[in-house]
Amino acid sequence: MTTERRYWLFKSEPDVFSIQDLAAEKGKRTSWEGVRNYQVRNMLRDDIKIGDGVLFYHSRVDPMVIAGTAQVVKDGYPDHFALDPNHKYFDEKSSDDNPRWFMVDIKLTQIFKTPVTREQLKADKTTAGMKLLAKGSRLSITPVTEDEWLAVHEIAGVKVQ
DNA sequence: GCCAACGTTGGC
DNA sequence: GCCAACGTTGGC
Repeated sequence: MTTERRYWLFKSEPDVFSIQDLAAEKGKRTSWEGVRNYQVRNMLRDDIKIGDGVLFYHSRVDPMVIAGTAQVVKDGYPDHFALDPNHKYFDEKSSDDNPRWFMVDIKLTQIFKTPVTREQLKADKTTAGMKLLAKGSRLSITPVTEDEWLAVHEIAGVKVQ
């Protein structure tokens, strides 16, 4: 079986969880819980695999940037926060037998010394086509092509890891 | 803070 | 199964 490495962009509001927060986590890794959108759920459950590359994007902040990269360290598994009645991510329609929501674990790869701004992404021929920039795109996770992945690193002035 | 673009919900 | 009302997301 051949496994092709894929690439994704994960959005996070830095007020809620920033790449610096990820760096401060034990082992610099975290679970990515709380996704409550079916399209994104399907990606988490079916498509996002160990070893995949993650662009860590800071949304709803000025400036909006790709702050660094991470990698997937655990494939999709049920989001158990949906089962806890006292948790803000609780969903009464999810159950042990039939989990409705999924999450993956990611681990920090690198924090860009110079984060790549949304403006830079728009200005670059390759990254201008990213799903992130598409009008009306609200998905908190979007697929990224290998070319886009490489271009982001080039703009950031760092080596791919 | 505004609001366009979505996604979800629920009455019919 | 339609669709109006409502809720959420996230760039601006």
